[in-house]
Amino acid sequence: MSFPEPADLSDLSVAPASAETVSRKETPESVLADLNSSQREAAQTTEGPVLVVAGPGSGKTRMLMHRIAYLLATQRARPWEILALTFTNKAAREMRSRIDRLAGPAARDLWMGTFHSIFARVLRMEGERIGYGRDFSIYDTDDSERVLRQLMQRADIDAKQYAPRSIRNMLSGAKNRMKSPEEYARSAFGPFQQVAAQLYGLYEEALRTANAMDFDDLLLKPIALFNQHPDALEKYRARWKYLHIDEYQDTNHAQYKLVNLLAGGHKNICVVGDDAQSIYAFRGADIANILSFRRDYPKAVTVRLEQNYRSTGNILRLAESIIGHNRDRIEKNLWTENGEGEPVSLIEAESEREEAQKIEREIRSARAAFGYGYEYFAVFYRTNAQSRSIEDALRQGGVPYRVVGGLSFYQRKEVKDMLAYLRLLINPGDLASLRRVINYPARGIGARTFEWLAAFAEDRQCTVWEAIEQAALAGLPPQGERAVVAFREMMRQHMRQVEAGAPVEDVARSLTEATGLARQLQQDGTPEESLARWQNVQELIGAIAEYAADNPEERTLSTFLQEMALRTDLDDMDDEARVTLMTLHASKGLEFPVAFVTGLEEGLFPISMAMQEQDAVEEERRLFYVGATRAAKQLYLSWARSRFRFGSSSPSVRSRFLDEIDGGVVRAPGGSPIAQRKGRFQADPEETFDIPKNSSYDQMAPHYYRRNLAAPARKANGRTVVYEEGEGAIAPGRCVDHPKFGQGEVLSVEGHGEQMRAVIAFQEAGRKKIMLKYAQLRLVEQ
DNA sequence: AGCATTGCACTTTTT
DNA sequence: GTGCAATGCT
Repeated sequence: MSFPEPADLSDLSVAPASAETVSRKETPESVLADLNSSQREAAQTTEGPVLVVAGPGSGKTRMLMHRIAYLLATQRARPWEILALTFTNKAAREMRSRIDRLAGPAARDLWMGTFHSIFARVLRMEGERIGYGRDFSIYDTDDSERVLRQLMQRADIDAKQYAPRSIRNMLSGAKNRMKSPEEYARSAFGPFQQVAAQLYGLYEEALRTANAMDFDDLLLKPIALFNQHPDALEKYRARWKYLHIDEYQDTNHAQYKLVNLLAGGHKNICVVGDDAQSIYAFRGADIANILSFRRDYPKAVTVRLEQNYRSTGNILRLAESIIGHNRDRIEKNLWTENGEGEPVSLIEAESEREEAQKIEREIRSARAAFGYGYEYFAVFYRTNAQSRSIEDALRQGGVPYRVVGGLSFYQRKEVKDMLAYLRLLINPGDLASLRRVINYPARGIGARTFEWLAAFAEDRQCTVWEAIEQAALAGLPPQGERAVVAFREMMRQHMRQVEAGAPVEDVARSLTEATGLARQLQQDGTPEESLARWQNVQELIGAIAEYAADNPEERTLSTFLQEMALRTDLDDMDDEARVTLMTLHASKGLEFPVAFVTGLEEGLFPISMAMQEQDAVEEERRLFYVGATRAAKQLYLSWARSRFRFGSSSPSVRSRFLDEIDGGVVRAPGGSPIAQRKGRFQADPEETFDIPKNSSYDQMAPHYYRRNLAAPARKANGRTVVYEEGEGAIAPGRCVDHPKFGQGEVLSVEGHGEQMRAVIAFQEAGRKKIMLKYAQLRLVEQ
């Protein structure tokens, strides 16, 4: 993706619209010609706030493109006066291709992209005003976790007890809510939050010294910039006279703030969204942003896009029956002129393997029957781990596929290593990257040597790289010093090359040799693995070369690295004839003729963590809604009676969602109507379940409890499977049998539900602390 | 310091 | 099953 940067924004904002801005072929009328009346209204209301409430498949992205085109064609706006914020890079690219045709070369000044990439770009230009170097590193989740892990080690916090991943999520939440470390510390409740509070300040400090920003910073720092420097805000307000925000229901608080700051003056803001498709609350998205838009902008014009162009009547009816179970929503009347189409199919399977095989067979037969290409099919799942069984079945059936997400290209170890080296070249203060590569491949700078350098840096209040530059003063043992000096010289040499303006791909290629990465990769793992890794590194270098060719301006490397950090492999989706596999979250905004929504089982979809809270279940339901509405012609739902999870297979219960949906449009295999049990999971437990009063069930996590009740305790060799029997069954004094450790006596029990652990003294294996969720304990009858 | 081996915790979704 | 972190050996 290329982001040419006009040298001086203030000049551009007063530049007159020039003749070549708008292509002669497009007139305001021709732009509006292929829109329906609602879409046209939204596109033509160019002044003042506009709220577009759009159902799935209503052509909202199309409407947005036309709106921008209309602004240009009527000469109301010049390209640089328009800002379009999208949810994915892919959406931005699709819009851009249309605008490019319309505005020609001038379209390069029209800023269009995700919040993160747009504001990374703003920070590149303005970050120095708030103390960030232009070549700042962008830390992804993985980098942030590493930083936290380091901090925890130094602060003597047990990373096992307080998972860095959860801490990171908590801090991210705090940052999104714009809570300072001090404020957070004041309101921290319970040990987990206190640990997070303790780390918050240190984490922020670590990132700042490293001249690094995490994903949240990319939104927060611009807010800080605008608050501290009103002239900067004025400059951007004056420049962007028309704001467009897609998927507004998924904006978080920081994004909301940014939008309001920028729209504050002219209020020419058009937001588009569907509250029913809000699925990112877990990362701070606040559905209230869209629900209260009219309160924020009382003069807002509301337009509803309710006609669905994508799906058949049956699919739409199913979708409405899903979302109808949610309380909090804006009522919409979706309709379509498309025919009823085929009924929705339900696939029931014994195991996840069989589920996958049935999907594979459906794909092959639909392909043969209707002449669909493989690219017509998509398989959605709730968790990335589910892709494996589907992949296996497709591979066996010879069906080509692609997996979107999961471990993407830029997250592979060898790619991240290479990126870390490159980041260091332009941002030597980047401690996380330095740590990552200083001794990989091994070059004799071990933990002790690193500690030495870190202590020296601490002492001198400088970065570790600066300590390395003065290695001779640090008093290192000669061996360590030699290694550090060699590393320093190697890096310096490449830094000089970058500064001298050498082609970045050449620098990168030279780095693979000089660092020993090439050699290391060639000897690691099996020949195939090592070849694949080496090819990934080559592919990265190829990407750099390509980027450099497209973007001949200065600072190519730093811009490339920043953009890479924000890239997802959804952006790289091609149109090759392959079946697409992805999570339901990743499917948002996409469309396929045939879609499979798989794993409709309690605890998986809805996911167990969500089952405890009504709000979370509603979000799961919206996720189901999003998945179902991706399908244009044919929708399949599937579930398996048993599923292999956490290293063992366990029985599963079909999802409540299957009981909620409109059974009239769904057909089981063979064409029979599906069996449903309405109200199976409703709140009043006495009706549906037989629960002993005052039992330990009262305190159980709902997921656990439902699973237990729905799948009655299994008997295995005449003995009860403890986890499934429930919390009360395992108590101090009881004897249990563990598949690996053999028999033992329970000494103590702690935690509840999923978190429940027990200390057990095994006869042979000794004393162990075991998580009941994973251990398949059985009670020994005495 | 660097390697191999074992053990252990762990799977929600992501810009 | 997987991936990483601690452990122990060279």
